Formats: sequence, C-alpha cells, structure tokens
Amino acid sequence: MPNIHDVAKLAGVAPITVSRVINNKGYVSDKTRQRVESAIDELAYVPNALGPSLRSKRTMTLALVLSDITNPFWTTVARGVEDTANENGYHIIIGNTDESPEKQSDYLTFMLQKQVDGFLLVPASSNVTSSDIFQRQRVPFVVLDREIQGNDYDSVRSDSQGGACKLTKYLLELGHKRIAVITGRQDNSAARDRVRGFMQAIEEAGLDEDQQVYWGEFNQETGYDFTRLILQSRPQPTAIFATNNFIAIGVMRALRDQGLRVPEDISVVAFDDLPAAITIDPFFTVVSQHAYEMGKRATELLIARLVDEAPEGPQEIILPIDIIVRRSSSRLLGAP
Amino acid sequence: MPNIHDVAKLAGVAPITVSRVINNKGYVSDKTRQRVESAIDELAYVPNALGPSLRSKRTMTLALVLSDITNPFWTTVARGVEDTANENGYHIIIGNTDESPEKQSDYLTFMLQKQVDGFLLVPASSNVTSSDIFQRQRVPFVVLDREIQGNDYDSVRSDSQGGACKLTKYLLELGHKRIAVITGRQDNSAARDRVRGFMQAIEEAGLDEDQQVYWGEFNQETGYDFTRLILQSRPQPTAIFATNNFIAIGVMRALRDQGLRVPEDISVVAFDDLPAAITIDPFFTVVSQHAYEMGKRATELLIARLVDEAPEGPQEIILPIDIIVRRSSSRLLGAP
DNA sequence: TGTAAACATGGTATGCTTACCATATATTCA
DNA sequence: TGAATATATGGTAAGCATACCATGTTTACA
Repeated sequence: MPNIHDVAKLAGVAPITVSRVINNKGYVSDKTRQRVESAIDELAYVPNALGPSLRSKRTMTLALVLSDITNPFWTTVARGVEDTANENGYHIIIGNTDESPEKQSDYLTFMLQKQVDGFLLVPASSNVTSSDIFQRQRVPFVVLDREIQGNDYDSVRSDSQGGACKLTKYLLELGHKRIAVITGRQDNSAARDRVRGFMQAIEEAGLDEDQQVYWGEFNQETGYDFTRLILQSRPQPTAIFATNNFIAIGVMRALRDQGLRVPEDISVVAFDDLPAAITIDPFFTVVSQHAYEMGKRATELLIARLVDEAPEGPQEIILPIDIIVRRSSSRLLGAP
Repeated sequence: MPNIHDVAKLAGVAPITVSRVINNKGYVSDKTRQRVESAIDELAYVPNALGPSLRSKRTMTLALVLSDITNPFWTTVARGVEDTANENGYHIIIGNTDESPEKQSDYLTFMLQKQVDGFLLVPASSNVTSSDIFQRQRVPFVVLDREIQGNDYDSVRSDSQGGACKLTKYLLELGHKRIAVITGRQDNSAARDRVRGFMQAIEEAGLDEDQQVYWGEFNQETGYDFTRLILQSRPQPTAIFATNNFIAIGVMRALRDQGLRVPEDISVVAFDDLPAAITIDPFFTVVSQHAYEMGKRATELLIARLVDEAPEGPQEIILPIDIIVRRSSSRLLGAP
C-alpha cells in the first residue's frame, strides 16, 4: 500500500503538502492541489491512521463491552451507541463478555492496547477491578445498566427498582398475592434492583411473607428450570415476574410444556421488551427499558467527557421506564 | 499513560528488555524479569499496540460490515464472526450500512485507515465498486450472503436458490398453485436467488403463469404493504412466501389486521428463522440458514487467507439450508 | 583448556503522518 | 516605496514498540 511519500513524489511535492490537501488545512495553491489529488487517485492512496494516532493519542474509536449482542436488548443498545458515535465522528469496537470476568478483562486489555479513546462498559461482575484499570490508565468510561463498586464513575441505567415496583404494584392491583420472581445473579446490580423494587411494592402492601425470589442467570434455562420448580411449590404462586426477556421466554416454554395457559392459569410479567421489529404479536405485560436511548445517552456522555464538556463530577443518569400492559397478565379470579 | 521507556527506566534496563519480558521472547534473567514485572505493575503499564502495528502492518483486527445488526440473523452471524476471530487472536470492528452505499463506503474507508487486516463484507448493493477498493489496496476480503460483480473473490453464502426451490416445492406438494413471493431489492443477489429458486420450482411444475413476485426491501413495511395488496388481488394466492424474517413479520401483521388466520385461511412460509433464543413458540415453516456457521466459515476463510493457508484461487462456499416444517403452512383444502 | 553454543542485554533504525518552525514569494496598505 | 500581512511550500522531529545487529558473559563439552 502506498504511503504519503509515494503520493508526494508522484505529485512532485513534499509529504506535508499532501497532508495539507487531505486535511484541507493551511495554504495550498489550486495547481498543486490538483496535482496532489490526481496522484492520490492514481495510487488509490488511503492515509494510514496509525501514525497520527500515535502522535495525537486519539484514535476516534470507542469500545463497547457488553454481555451478549445476541440479546435483542443489547443489540438495540449497541445500535444506539454506534449511531451516536458515528454522528460525532467516532467509531466503535464491540466485545461480548458472556458475563465472564476473564473475557471482559481480555477485551479491556486489548482495547486499551488499541488506544481507544473511551469505554462503554456493561460490567460482567460487580466486584470489577475494571474500574481500577481505567482509573489507573485515566481512560474515560461510562458504565451501562449496572452499578460497580465505588461511586465516582459516570453511569447510565434504567430505573430498575422503580420499574419493578410499578410492575409489582400492577400485579397486586389485579389481586395477585403470591408472586414468584425469577432473576439474575446476586452480583448483578440490575438483578438486585429489580428484586428490591419488587420487595418494596410487596412491603408497602404488607405482604412480606410468602414471596419467592429465585436467583439464577439472565437466560432462558433459568426461566425454564425455576418455573418447573415454582409449579411444584405449594401454595402455588398466581403470577410470575421474569426480570429479563430471556427469562420470560424460558418461563413461557416451561408453562407451555406443562399445558398451562397464560394468563388464564397463571399471569406472567416481564422486564425488557422484545423489539417491535421481531415480534408479530406483542404479548407480554412488561416494563420496557429504552434501550436505544440508553446507548445514545451513554455515548453522548462519554463523548462530552472526551472533549471536556461534561459537567464536573460523576454523572448518574437514570432513565425512566414505562409499564406496558398486554395480554400476559389478568385479574385474579375471585379478587375484588 | 506510561510507555515502555518509563518502565525501562524504573526497572533500570533498556526498553528492548521490557519488550522481551512482555512478549516472552528471547533471553531474560529471572532477576531482571522480576524487576521489570514489578515496574510494569507499579506503573500499570499497558503496551501501545499502535507502534508495532505501524511497523508490522498487522493490527490483528478484522472489519465486519453488514446491513443491520438489529436483525437477529445478522446478530448471529456477527457472533459467529467474533467468536472465531477471538479464537485466532483477532478482534473485530463492526459497521452497520443500513443498505446504504454511502455508509458502506464511509466505513470501508475508515476501516482501511485503521489498517484492519481484512474485511468481512455484506455488500450494500451489487454494483459495489467496493471490491475495487479492496483489490487496489490488496486487502483480503470475504463477501457474505450475496454476490457482487466479477467472480474473483472469496465468498460464503447460503444456497438461497436451492432453499427457495425446496420451500416452494413443499408448498406445491400441499396443493398450493397460486403463491405470492415478497422479496428484497432487485440489486440484492440473495433476493434474486430466492426468486430464481421459486421460479425454478414453479416451472418444473409447469405453472409458469399466475405467480406474483413483489420486489421491495427486506423489511417489515415491505411485508405489510404488499400483503395488503396481495389480499386485494384476484384470484387471491393461497400461500405467501416471505423471503426474509422481517418480511415474514410484516406479512403476519397484515394478515392479523385483516382478521385472517394462518394457516387456515392462507399459508405462510419464510426464509430465515428467528433464533430459538427469542421465540417462545416457533411457528413459521422456514428454510433456516445457518447464520452462526456462515460467520464462522467466512472468518476462517479470511484468516486462512491472511496467513496464506487458503487454497489458491477464489473460494465460494455455499452452505446448505434445511427446510423446517411448522404450523404456518397447511394442505390446501380440496387438494389431493 | 579451548571453543562452540547458550544466555543476557543494549543501540539504532523503522513504520507513517503531522505539529512546529523556517523560508520564500506575493499582496496589501499606509 | 517600505513594512506588514497573506500565501505557499518544505525540513525536522515526535510518538511507540520491536527487528536486527552487536556485544559481552556464562556454560557445556570435547
């Protein structure tokens, strides 16, 4: 591949002049500009961004590290990140951690070596020493969706607790008194917040007893396996609260396999919607996070940091979430 | 951020010695190694990959340029690409083109500037001069899912024609004689191949007349709008063939809005499955592409090229696809 | 004991672009 | 007409890690 010297030689000028033409910066006569431009065309010259990045210490690249792009929620977040980054002249590198701290650590190191300008991180586990690594490197980062140790970092997440509380109150209003919650790992702050919101609603209703909370993973198997367990418990819950979309799908499969109808036999509500684009007939009563917005806001905040235009001190952006009532939940028979 | 000189100074050695410790290459005494390692720890030193890349002209980064990561099919492909790349020590940069040649061109340029080692490309349109750009730059690339002009490039795609043919034959066996096809843009080779497969089955059955082919986009709106049109046509088709997952969803919505039942009133078959992970109750009769496999095979081929272990001459990998019969299609009443 | 091989460490140049400084000519305005 | 300013172009060094070559020391073995 040709370099700027090849172009310069062909055009009969110095490399710096070629640079000026490319970057439209400084004085270049029309005659010279044309000669340079045709040399660029002839050689199909593409500037090597590595050199300048080496000097300027800016790569105009952001890192997005999340759990699994295969989950439509994260796909949408990623799209929000990418679009916003592009609008501001940045590009993104993506890494899937699959919730593994090792994978996360590998990615962070790799991306630091690549000299990304900043990180958007969905931390794989809450005891992350990841924040240390950033702070020691002085690389700006924004934490998405979850909390990590300490409180001196920028973050964007949904109001998990508030959303879970709303959703639970809705179930209570329908007359449900025994509700099972299936959720993610205890070291996942979003899982904890959702359970906390649930408990808050329960306590405010004076029903502290009898509630079942199942801690597992944010995946289908957890939803499926715990649902089978729940169906054997006595007294049986009249509603199941799935704290993410994949768990909800596992729940539904287990119920279907057992021949139970929703909502006639049991009500189901969930956290995280599936994008309209991939659902034929929206069915779940959910609290819907604004995934695209989360990606967008986080990226905007990160970029503001990079150009030193963010407010001083750590920012904590909590996105409101809305409850959407659909067909998977119904009034309990015999309830007032 | 500290550099290798800072580490070297702190450890009282030359930079090259630090390099040897980091890369486990060449001779270093245990004493020295320990001094260097503790210096690295103390400074939280992360090597800058830009310098070596500048010299070696290798970044160990691959570019994945596709239409829209929001489509679960592409998400799965992307995951196959990423996993395979990682296994081989590579990482990926992703770009969404939204089928726009401009966006594609922007991304290609940016990624070339970033000195990616190779490209995995789902071309936005078939008249791509993109291949020119690669050939002029001598950067290896593999084309996914579609064909572009010329025939001297590596590619991996599904047997669209064969799959469409199988699916159509299945409908014919069920007694359907009037089938409407809704497909993507004419300049999309996958769209063309699927229509070709359809026509092949039709012709072999001697039914050349009466078939309707609707060219649009690979999205929901196309599925929705054309379905409404189809429902007004007389004689009305007894089956609709949606040539991708999003079109299928649009079709279903239009049918539901018109109060039609599937498959009782009309049969629907589709190309592209939705991943098991996000469907509670798989419904569509489909030909299912092996998305993860496509990403994996393409990445393997690209990496083989990079290390000069690929077979000589352009490789064309056609993945077989299987028909999966589910509930969206049924025997035509009155058919034998 | 002599010599080849292994071990240990360092100096220098390279890859690519651009910031900075320098030089030189052309234009403007008092 | 002279001085200040605008226009136009170029030289040099910096940013980072490592390949390559060079030098020196220790070990192995005949």
